[in-house]
Amino acid sequence: MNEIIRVRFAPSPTGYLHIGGVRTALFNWLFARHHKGRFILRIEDTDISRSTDESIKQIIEGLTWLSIDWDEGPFRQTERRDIYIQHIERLLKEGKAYRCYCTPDELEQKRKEALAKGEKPKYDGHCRNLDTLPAGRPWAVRFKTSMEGNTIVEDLLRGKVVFDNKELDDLIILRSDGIPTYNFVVVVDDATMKITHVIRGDDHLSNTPRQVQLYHGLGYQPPRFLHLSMILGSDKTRLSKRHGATSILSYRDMGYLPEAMVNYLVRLGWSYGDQEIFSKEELIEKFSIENIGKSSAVFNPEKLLWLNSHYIKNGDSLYLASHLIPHLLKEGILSENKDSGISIKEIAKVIPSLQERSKTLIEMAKGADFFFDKEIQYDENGAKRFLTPSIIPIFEKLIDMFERSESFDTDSLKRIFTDITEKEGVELGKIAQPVRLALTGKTVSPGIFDVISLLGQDRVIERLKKGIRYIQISLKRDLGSI
RNA sequence: GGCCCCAUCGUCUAGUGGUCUAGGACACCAGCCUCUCACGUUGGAGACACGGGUUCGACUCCCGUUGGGGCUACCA
Repeated sequence: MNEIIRVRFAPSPTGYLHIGGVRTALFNWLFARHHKGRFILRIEDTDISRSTDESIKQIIEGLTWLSIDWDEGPFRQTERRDIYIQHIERLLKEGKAYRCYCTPDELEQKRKEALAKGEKPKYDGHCRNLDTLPAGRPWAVRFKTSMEGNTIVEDLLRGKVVFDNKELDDLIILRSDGIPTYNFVVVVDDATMKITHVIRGDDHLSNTPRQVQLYHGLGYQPPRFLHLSMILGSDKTRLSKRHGATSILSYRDMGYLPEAMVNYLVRLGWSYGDQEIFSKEELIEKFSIENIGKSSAVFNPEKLLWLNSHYIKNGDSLYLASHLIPHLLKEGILSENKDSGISIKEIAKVIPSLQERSKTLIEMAKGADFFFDKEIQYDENGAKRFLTPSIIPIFEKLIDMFERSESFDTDSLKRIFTDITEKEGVELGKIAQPVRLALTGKTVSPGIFDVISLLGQDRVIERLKKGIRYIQISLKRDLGSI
């Protein structure tokens, strides 16, 4: 094969960009990159009433977030109207299409009747051979479909799929408002954009015979088709809002890393032996149509979460910090104006302590709050349990040792703690939990030596002293209330 | 309803007629590790939808049933 492979992703901007669409985009993109072909982005906005600019913005933002880049486009079908009209006029002139004067109401009426009689609702060809054209009535254009014989769709995944042309009818290619319809524009676009492989969702398979007939009517060679099975929700129905977040950007906002999303999505319908983790470079190298599965897949958020935690665990600190910042801001842990002095390097420094205990960036942001907060709030139950008078001597001893300690690395901190536990004859846990509470306000945090070391001498001593004051104050209050 | 597609653990999947007492991953359960939470680690439970063929032999091939999905618009 030395032809240049050209594929496209052609979403309609009628809602958010969802998981299924992204998977289709990803497969097209990988196919193009693997074969050093071209990946084209085309916005299918012929449904003017439902298409929105906001949706187009989201599509672009979503693909960009995932680093799925395109070589041509984004093209918008509404900007290509002249091309479609030329094609329609040609079909009209060649007698391969005709004007249809039936109104939507009449059609709806006929459909209902057919359904009531238990028949297949098909256009009856009323206007196909009109002798006199009614004047002054609005008209649409229909394609003269061949209703004899079969149309065979050669699908790269499923092999030959045979459709009986009796099932087809004359489809509308130009609406009465002058806007061409999807099944027509998709053919004209794919043909004129020289698309070699149409990789799209399974939901388009049934429309493919109509499109194949259009290719032939227009005198174009059809591309090769590959219909991907759909992604379903946990109840095996079509993925929708009912299944929680389906917009790709909402996963970004929930603290997912783009590489986790890509890795998760690619394994929905594609596999490479037993391998689960793939870098983008590896995917481009290894992706092939042979390893695409035929059955539909159920979207499983747990596995996505696992992959996310994997990429968080293994990510570079600075890289993670750059993705973490928006969440620190959103969670109110950092504020744009107040904390502008904090550098990304400072943020990156605390990340290793959080990597293996964060499944999402939001978790990581929340777990990092005590590094940045000036005043920490004590967890109520934790304080009750661990900030008790008996710990005061230990805190005092620690403060003393910290003040005298020259180095503050985890090794010397460990020595200080071992020293105390041995002298006092207590387990580390008895000391670590109260210290953790005093330093982080929480009962759960990174390793205590990491916390101390990261916080630094001054803040540690200050927070321990604050802990002691807190114990003394609540002691007085308790005595007072007796 | 008609037409089309699909069918291996709960989920994603490996498997292309014998190597399958069916492999991996997520989730789940138990043990170990341990300063909390995690990570890690060891082990466990868990599937070829059903019925007919074809074949010396079917998870693998064919047919049917069942189940799921899609299409059936002047939506895409």
